Amino acid sequence: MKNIKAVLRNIELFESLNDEEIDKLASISKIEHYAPKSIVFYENDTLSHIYYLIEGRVKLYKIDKFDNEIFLNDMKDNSFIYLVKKSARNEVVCSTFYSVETLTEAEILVIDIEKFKNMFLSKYEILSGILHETYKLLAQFQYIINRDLIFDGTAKVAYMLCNNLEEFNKLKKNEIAYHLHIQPETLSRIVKKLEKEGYIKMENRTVTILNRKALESFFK
Amino acid sequence: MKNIKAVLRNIELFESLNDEEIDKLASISKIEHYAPKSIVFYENDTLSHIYYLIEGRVKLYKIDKFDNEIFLNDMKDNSFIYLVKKSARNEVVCSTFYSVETLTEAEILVIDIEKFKNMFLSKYEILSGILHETYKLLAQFQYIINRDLIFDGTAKVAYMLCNNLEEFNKLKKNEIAYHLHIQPETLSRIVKKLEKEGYIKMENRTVTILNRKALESFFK
DNA sequence: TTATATTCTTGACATTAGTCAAAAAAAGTT
DNA sequence: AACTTTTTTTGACTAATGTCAAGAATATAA
Repeated sequence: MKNIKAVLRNIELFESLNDEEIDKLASISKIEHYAPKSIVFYENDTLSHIYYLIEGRVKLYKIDKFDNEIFLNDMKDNSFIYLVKKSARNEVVCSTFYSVETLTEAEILVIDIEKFKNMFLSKYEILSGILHETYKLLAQFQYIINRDLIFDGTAKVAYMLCNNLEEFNKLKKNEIAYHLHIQPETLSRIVKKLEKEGYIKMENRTVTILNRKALESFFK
Repeated sequence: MKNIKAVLRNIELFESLNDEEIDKLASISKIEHYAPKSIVFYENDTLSHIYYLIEGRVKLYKIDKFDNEIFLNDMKDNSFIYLVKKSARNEVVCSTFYSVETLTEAEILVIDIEKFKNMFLSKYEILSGILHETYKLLAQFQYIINRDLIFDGTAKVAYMLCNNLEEFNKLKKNEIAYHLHIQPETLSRIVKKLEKEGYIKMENRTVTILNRKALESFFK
């Protein structure tokens, strides 16, 4: 069992806190253990805790109109999975926008939101850190909007090939499809088309880019 | 011509600033005038200024894969159109995610981002206000993701009927379609279907809901 | 090495919503 | 009221991608 204060001292957001403050924070926090593939929370759940992933990996996702998962983000250790909303004025309920499921065994730190707000939200460094985390989430949402509204299937695949070829060659096809929010069948057809038209080459399960410029034109 | 200091004093985000600070802020700000339907900036533009809408109305949008506009948000006077990103560490370039176009004549306050950051970002109240604005944007993006990835056409229309019937009956059909990011033809067909199946009733261009529960089940 | 399980590909087909053009309806103007 | 313009609806068609089922390829285990 990890020492909770040691864990807290290790979190960047809390590095400005002194010993006494860490003690107070520890008193409103606890560590939870999760098995692989277990649900941490579902979208629309009302959360009364901050969630911080100490160890392990989780995925963030939503459910779309076809009941498929929309992949939002994988997170590895040392990430905030759910952080406080500094409730502007009257906003009371904090319901999440996404579901979180563990991919591996995971240790998660949970902190009581209300008490955290009262104790620490008046500190500049904490607020600044929260803003920083909020920007990360914002960037993620922007990525989703780009991926699913701006890009069509071919653009999604071309984008991944150009920007993440290594990952493309490493992951299973159905994992890639999941990340791009398309079906494996669609991915297979797009890859086939790109190969036939001479943009890429497949050699024993490994893709090489033949014409990067042309490939980029699918999404630029 | 509006007095710039009076304008600044009127902005909630700056209410914590004293006279001297307002003077400093005024020295890095200016007021710009826009005709209706003029572009304030395009998505992916690199912006070196904060934009605040003093008077008028603007729309925020992106362009989707069919070259249609994705409606993000209408804004009326006294709103930040583009606010500083507190660049975490090394992040240098601030490129926007959306385009902004005026709907009416507009007066817009612009503030030099770099100087603003240096002068005011260390103040708690300013940071807090920025966080608040960032949450608003986040909520807007969440709405887009729901609207376009979670809802199908029928769900979009049902949602608007249930939550904004007044607006539905007031706006032109092609304006509604624009807000829902569907084509007017599609809207027309969905409304016809909902009427035929007994969810709603149309009487001289005005919709009445006949079965709210059933209508809600399209998006719940 | 053979058997079994898993992953990937292919074909056939369905569904949703977009496009275009024309007709119909409504609103605005003289 | 008659004419013009704008908005809305309808029909025919298209495109993208999803679904399902079966077969092929690959990986894993005995």
